[in-house]
Amino acid sequence: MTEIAARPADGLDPVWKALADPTRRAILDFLRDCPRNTTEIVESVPHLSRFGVMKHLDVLRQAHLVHTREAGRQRVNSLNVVPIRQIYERWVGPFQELWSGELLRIKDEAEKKVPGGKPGTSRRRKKH
Amino acid sequence: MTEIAARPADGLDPVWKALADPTRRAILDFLRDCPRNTTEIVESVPHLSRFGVMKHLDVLRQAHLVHTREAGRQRVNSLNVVPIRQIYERWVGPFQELWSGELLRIKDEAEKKVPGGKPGTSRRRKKH
DNA sequence: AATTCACGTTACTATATTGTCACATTAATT
DNA sequence: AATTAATGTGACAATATAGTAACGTGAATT
Repeated sequence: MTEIAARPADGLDPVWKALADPTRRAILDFLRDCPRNTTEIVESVPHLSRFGVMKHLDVLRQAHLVHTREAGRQRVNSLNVVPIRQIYERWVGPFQELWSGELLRIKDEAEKKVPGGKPGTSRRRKKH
Repeated sequence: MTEIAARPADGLDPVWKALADPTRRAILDFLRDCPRNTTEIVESVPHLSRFGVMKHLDVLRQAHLVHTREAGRQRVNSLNVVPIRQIYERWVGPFQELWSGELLRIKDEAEKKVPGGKPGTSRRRKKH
């Protein structure tokens, strides 16, 4: 059997974790417009306490999705698209070929070829 | 101030949550190859107990990332790419224009225009 | 020097997630 | 009918996550 194993060797796990929360995605959407200082971000999420937003910001920073630069007594937070790009290239991309072009048609056909059961009858498999 | 608000109105929140775990992403990768019955999936994750894998499978099913069809005494689990496609279209896509083509150049320039500070000096803003 | 404002943190609580063991169910096989 | 194999579940424990209130820090301003 092909083993999956525990491979967070990807390096992108903190990014996925960061993107899992809707508030954090909203913050990234917010920063997509232009860089913002911390207070602006905090006030843009009025349903959460200051510290709540700060912790979300920390998660985003640790995933390198947000870069923070000091500017006097303020901090300017800006979006970093690189991790999003990596997720797209390493993960979404390979799946994309399943819904674009010919491959999707082929796969649909292959799945219909396994009607009632007997797994291993007419499906391609890893050698093993 | 532009308010972000709590908007899981997206409908894709379970999908993001499901994708946040590396084991679940590995299972999806595994299913990208071809459909598998439950035991095959369980055995492909040898570092987890049966029930552990089952629960991951449940999460994937609830996010509609995996579809399960009965086949006698077995269940055939197959990948559904639609939610991944939606995430790409609704979220990754809009960010993609930040790293592809001209828009990236423009944004880089805009960020360099704010050298030492004074946020709000030369940056485009929401009206407020 | 005192005040103000932007920013961050310590301490704590509640809930969700991730995982295990042992058991139940149901279809195919002998 | 009894057995085996594939699948699913009830009860529980450990850890991670998400949140609040109140307090500390340090640069700008008066």
